[in-house]
Amino acid sequence: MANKAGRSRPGAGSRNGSDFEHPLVTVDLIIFTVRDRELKLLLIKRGDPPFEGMWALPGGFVRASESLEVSARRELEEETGVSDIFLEQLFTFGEPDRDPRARVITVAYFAIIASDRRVLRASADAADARWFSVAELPKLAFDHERIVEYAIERLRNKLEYTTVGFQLLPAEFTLSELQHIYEVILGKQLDKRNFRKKILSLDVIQETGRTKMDGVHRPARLYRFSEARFMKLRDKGILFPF
Amino acid sequence: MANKAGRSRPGAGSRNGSDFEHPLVTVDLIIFTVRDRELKLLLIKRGDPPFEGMWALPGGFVRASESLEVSARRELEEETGVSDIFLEQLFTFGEPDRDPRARVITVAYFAIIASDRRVLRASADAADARWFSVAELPKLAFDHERIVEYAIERLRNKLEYTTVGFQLLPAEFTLSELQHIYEVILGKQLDKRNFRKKILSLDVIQETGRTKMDGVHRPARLYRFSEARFMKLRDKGILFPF
DNA sequence: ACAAAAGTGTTGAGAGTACACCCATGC
DNA sequence: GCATGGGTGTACTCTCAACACTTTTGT
Repeated sequence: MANKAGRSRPGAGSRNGSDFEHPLVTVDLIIFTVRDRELKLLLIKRGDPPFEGMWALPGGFVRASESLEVSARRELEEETGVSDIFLEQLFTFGEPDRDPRARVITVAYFAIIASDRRVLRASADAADARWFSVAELPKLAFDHERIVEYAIERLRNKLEYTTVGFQLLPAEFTLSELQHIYEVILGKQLDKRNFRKKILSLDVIQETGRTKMDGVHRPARLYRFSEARFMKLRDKGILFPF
Repeated sequence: MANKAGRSRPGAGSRNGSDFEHPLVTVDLIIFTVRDRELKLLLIKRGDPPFEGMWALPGGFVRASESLEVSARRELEEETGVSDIFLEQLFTFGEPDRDPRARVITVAYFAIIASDRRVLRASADAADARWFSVAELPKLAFDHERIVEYAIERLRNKLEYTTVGFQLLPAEFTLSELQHIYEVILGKQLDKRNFRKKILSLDVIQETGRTKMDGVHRPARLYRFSEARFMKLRDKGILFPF
């Protein structure tokens, strides 16, 4: 009841009885990954009217004992089986009519799953959960299209001033792989020399000494994220993806 | 009930009955202004236990018919009498124990009031609503200190890549006044020549032709915000304060 | 030898930063 | 005439953008 009594002066508005009944509160998840050189997100097929058969964002109710983030992590784990990944609150959507059945306020979170992670555990059978390329999304239930749009915008912005891009890759990766992540999300080509120069100047990755034999061409050096160096940057206020 | 049915597979968790009862949902407001060369925000004194006599952020319940932003604007209007100002969603706080009396999830909004606006309408008598300098805040109720901390951080960030700073000033202002806003919020001194060069190069303000006779020294030129020019920048993706 | 991706430097333009003096006014 | 804040320019550094060829491997 934050701020209730301090503000409950009679006459300040019509606040009698049922006008501020308790709404339902959910968390919805925008779970991004990159596969087949495309930015994808996870959708589930709804089984209930009025959106039966439509695709929607995964999510669920916030339980009485859970913080919002804990609730989001639990849903994430239930959907994908992964839990130790990047997750950030995106925005809270609360138009009164966004769900035709009841007043539902939803706190949207966006998550990022590395491309080598195997997800979609047994509990989510293939029929009702699928990765969709953001370039070819189906019609979505509720106001989920708007939520997705906003999530993609945020992801693009964060890419430029944080290291979220690294979250989409395996622990060891090549610079070309990293560049492809950036190109896929930003939707444009980047200059290879400039990209490498910039990333290396950030001093957040280090060579592993190993290479990736990818087939028929020159093997690429493998790098890994350097936490120690990253912390330095964070203190300087440059990057803060966690 | 967004995402409920799609996710309500039995066995996905213990979701029986009262574990996800409806929480209460409020909006809380961080209302910034600059007065006496200091960044200030509006607090109200609570009249009810368990925080009786403590200062807290203004706010109140979201009504059944209101969107979150409408709700925030209504509270803002009730507190200050102003309505046509910058307002933006900040973050949603939902720790289960943030209010000792009940589960309350609060959507925080931050607002910016120009320094020449007269606020605090009659309904809020001086005894229970006051501006506090962010440098000397009292202990706050609930988790409001954390909320305020986050709001200040966001304000600082936005100052650097948007034109929020202009929102704190009257419609006509001098470059020195604008610079003081930046210095107060960023907490550091800026070089006068560089500041003017940068602001003028953004091409978002224009001279009014008038000057401000401030007393005992050279009169300063008055500028005003140039919406047309601003829109150009917005299209280029540089500034987006609205 | 050739196909395919990896890897590598330089140059020019623009932005940011540091820095010191004259100007217009009221008293 | 002096105190007070208003107003102005230049030089250096650093970052960003444009741009093309050689290297290493598998076949």
